[in-house]
Amino acid sequence: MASLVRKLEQFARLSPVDQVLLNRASTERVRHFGPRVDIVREGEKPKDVHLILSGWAYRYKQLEDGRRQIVAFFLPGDICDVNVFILREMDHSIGTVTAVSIADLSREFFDKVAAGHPRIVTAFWWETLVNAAIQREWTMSLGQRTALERMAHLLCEIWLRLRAAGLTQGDSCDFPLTQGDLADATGLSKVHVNRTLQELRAGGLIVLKGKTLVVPNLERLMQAGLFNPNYLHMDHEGRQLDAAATPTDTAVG
Amino acid sequence: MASLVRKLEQFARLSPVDQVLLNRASTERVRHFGPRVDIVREGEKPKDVHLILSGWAYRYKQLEDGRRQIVAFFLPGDICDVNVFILREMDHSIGTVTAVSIADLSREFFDKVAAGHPRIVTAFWWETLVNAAIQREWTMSLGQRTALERMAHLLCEIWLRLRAAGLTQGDSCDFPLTQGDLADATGLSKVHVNRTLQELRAGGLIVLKGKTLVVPNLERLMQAGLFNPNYLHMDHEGRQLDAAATPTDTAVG
DNA sequence: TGTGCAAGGTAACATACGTAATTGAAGTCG
DNA sequence: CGACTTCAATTACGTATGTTACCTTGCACA
Repeated sequence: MASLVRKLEQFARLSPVDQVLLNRASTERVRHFGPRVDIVREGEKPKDVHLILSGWAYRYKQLEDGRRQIVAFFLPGDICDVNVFILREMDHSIGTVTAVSIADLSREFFDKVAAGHPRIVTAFWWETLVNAAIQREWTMSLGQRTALERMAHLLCEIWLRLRAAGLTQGDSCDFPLTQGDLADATGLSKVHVNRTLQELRAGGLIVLKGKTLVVPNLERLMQAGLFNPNYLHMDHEGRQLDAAATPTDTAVG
Repeated sequence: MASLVRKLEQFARLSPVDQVLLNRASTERVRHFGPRVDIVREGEKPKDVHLILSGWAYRYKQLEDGRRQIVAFFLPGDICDVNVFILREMDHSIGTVTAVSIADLSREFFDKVAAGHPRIVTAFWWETLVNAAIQREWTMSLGQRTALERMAHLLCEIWLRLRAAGLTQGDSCDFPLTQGDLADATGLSKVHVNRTLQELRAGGLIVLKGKTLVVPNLERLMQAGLFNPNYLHMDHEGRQLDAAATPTDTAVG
């Protein structure tokens, strides 16, 4: 609940009025989807902006011959594309991993924000800039990192984003992605994803079983992925990157 | 001259007042750089937003061991990052290819735009969304396209962007990138870039010599790169993609 | 008008990763 | 409770691309 406010507050101090507006927008016009369905399809006219309330989804592009690339993951609190409706048609699709609830944010909502809520405007720019930075980092990964580095890097990113959203429990978290999903996201084959995960397991860097991921030592996983968290720009308004990792979190034994 | 107005007008109708403001902003505070130097370095505090007035530049990221990925090219009229100054530090660097002139756009300029120039605000969002789409397409290329497809795709993208900026002459254009640059942008080795270019030449898809690129048949190059121009979102406000390619253009014999 | 250095080009060889195929385990549904 | 289906795991083998090394071309500048 109130995941949008929670997220944007990481960056900007919002007034009570701002918060009311955001909470209202994220509870009106809610829709629910099952796992493994498309929410948006390439070629469609964008109408609303989608806010993920719960569940995992991804953005993907597909070539005519079927090759498919996941270009981003959406976690609870994420906004799919601020202001997309100014474009004529979608250049990609959005599909769910798990069951997903979304709130549709209308053009009128954004107009209202633009007219009278500068703090929210800034927060939306922050969200947009961070998403752009994430996309650049994926370009970096696919272009320069080895399979092992790439996988470790992706897991670090997801881990930190989940943690910031309050969705980790101690050193573990829900992890609904299949090896096929990871393959489409990293540009590797499924077989090589499997090999790579085995290698990470053998190195004690992850425990991944069923739909649960455990990261016993984030520091080591980050080293393996040549992971520098600067691009997530979580260090704002005096907050530290580790602010979300309170020592009160403990692993469920 | 007036490259910013020219570019933004592709998307939004700007009022005379808007145009004056933009033209003033892009002629005050101009700086000049030589070829192959850094304009911005990772880790720095972002201060101004940079508008490329002339010359080519790129955005790149580098790993500690020296591996380097170009994640975007900047051509005249491009804005490096609208509103970056809300972030605490740069997560990437920007370097020049050729000699480059830039205009620095201040925070105050953006505040003024936000307060009273909604058309410009929309145009900036468009610029931002298109850049995000380009970055996604690069992710797609690096993850799914073969070396040949990747190279052809990149050349198509640059070609269309140059054409939209009025920087093509008939079927040829200036092309100052080295094979090393192309390697860093496509995630290939220099040797393989060379092989790939040879293959494109052999197929009659490009003529690339000295610092000039000729594309005798854009349609074929697009097919080779599995290039779908939708992601550039050039088809706006009734304009067609081909609007910039007037039949008055003829190759310099 | 030569001299030096960056860029382009080529060849021989190495390897990280892809492909195809099979099997078993784990959920899910009638 | 059995029949499907999906996902994970593993093997054997193939290849697109990387690496190293060296030579050539072009051009900036003394």
